[in-house]
Amino acid sequence: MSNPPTIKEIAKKLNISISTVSRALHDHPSIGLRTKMRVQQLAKDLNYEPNQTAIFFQQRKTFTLGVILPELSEAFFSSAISGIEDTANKHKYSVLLGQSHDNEEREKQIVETMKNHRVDGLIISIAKNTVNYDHFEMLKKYNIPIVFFDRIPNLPNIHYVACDMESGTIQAVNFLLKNNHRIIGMINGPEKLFASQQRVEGYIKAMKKYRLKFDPNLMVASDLTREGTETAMQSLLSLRRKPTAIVVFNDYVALDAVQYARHKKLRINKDIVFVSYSNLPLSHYTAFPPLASVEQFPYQQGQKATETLVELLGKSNEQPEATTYYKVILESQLMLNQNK
Amino acid sequence: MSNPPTIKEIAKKLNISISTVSRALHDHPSIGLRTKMRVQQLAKDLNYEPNQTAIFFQQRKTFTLGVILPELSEAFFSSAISGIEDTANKHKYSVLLGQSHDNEEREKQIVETMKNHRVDGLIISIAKNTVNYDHFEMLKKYNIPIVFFDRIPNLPNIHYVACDMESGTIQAVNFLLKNNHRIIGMINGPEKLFASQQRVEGYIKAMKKYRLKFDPNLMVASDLTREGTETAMQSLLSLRRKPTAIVVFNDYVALDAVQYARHKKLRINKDIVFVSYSNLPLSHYTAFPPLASVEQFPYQQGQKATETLVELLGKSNEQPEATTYYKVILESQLMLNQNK
DNA sequence: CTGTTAGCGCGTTCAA
DNA sequence: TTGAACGCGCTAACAG
Repeated sequence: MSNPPTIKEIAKKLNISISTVSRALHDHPSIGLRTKMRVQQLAKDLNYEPNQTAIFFQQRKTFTLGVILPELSEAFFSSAISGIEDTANKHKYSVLLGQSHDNEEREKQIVETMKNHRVDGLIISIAKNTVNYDHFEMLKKYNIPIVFFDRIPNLPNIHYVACDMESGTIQAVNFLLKNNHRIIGMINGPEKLFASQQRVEGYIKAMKKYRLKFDPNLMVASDLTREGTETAMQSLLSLRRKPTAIVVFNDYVALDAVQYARHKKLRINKDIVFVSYSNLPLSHYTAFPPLASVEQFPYQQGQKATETLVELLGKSNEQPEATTYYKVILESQLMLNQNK
Repeated sequence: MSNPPTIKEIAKKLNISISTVSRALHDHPSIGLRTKMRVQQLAKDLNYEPNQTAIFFQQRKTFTLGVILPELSEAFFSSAISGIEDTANKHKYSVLLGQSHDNEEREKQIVETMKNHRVDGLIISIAKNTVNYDHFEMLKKYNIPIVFFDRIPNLPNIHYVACDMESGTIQAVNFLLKNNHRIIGMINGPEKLFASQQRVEGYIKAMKKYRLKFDPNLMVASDLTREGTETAMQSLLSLRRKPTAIVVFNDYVALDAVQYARHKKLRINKDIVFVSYSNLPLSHYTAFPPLASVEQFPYQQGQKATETLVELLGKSNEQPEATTYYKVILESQLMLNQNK
């Protein structure tokens, strides 16, 4: 008998019914103390463990959260997954993991897998070029809630957790203005991303407050690849009103931008200054880090997203239809990168 | 009817039996073409998806791999998990994730959870101070295979994937010797770790080849915390035969060691030189990186571990008892960190 | 207090 | 070519 023991076996050995065993194991109130003891003792002796797959099946609940991220090896997301796992664990949930590699097709396929695994809910940071959201909509029919974070789709009724990039951007631009920069460029990310739009907003607002005119030429986009960033840099540096400072979409992009600038014989922090958004916790160890970085608190975002999802899952039992959508906004914060 | 459709429903609507539907859906050979078509059509219309939890339960197989790592946010492990996820996905497996935070108790608890989830197999890099291996042994009874990687327990019959740190250490010490260093210190990790022992071996062998006597004072251990590393540095720097070069357990520890040295007014790369082991892919962006680093290929280790596990799972169906244990050794490799 | 029964969704005999 | 029946392990409603 190499198979794990079942309540059925216990019942047989004790000559009692299966359901009695089940109750005894669950400390059901209406059960004889003596039988309860006998059952629990034998269970321990046999090293009995309930078969979760049976329970999952029967309860229609798996206590598993699906998590889909673009790249696990990126510092931002690995911090996030760390926060997610910790929080899930705290609430007795497990984490089923998938990475989309920023590929819409793969993302779709993973959502499918997760659905088939009957995860109780999903936490997703979408692939950067996902344009079709059908695979998310579909989950509503199955009553599988989603909490998006950081990279959020442009959909009306969703739950999400995000950092307010507008405020961070305002802080960043203000910082540069106070340091007497007047021509400030921006290398933004894909337009589709809400976070990109927020950066634009922040940029414009900060400039307006200083009564500086908005020069659209100073605003370029990168697809986040090295090549895209180089093209963006090229376009900024070829302007007649050349920027003396550039706000860059994130630290990875900034590293590429810095490299390009150095390649073009520009002296970092003298000829040109960079400010960035921190997807990279180690940027303060870097040789030529951006002067400052807008911190986005990935661990906390992961935490919050998970807490939100867990709360949602708790509620879904009570109310048949939850109509309120969670929008959790964390404040981003400009941090100076003093190179010690 | 908000519940997902089942074969039972399909059967009823088509006035045929459940088993016919099941067969039709599986392209069973002995099934009428017409019925098959009708079933598959209706299944598509209803958006039918098999309930995996039912199948898992029934098949006693979940197509899920459990992965337990110390810290998801550490670059080394986040690369590894990336390789694991990619490979698992390729083989149609899902990944259930847990992080031990280098805490034995938590590791134990996660193993328990994974077992209850009936994962088909486990991939583990153990917590740095795990000394009791009962929770691993226990899994053998349940026929859940484990493949360890990088951080391997000191147990006789196990599957594992690791980098050969001895060869890397020899390369590192040789490198220093060739650069005319003669007093070479080493800050090692916890003695329990196999990887620590290998470093010692490599160090001794390399020194021997140069006919240099082995000074045990030059070999100290850190528990990998900042404080532990500082104590280790202090002890090395207080020696009368002060080292001109130090081989450090990994890049994180090296960062702390460098910082300590700078604090003591030592000029990095002049008064003292560091060589390290690369747990940190970004070390080449660092202001004062170790001169060189032994690369351990975390992504590849993750890949290999997963492939090994998947192969194991395939075999377990054929042979009742697999008696051979996989020991996959990847070569580590010294990489120069030229700071551009 | 305890036993009997049904059912969760699916695959798989065994019969027809 | 198809259907009926069973079992996977467990919970829960219903009877005593």
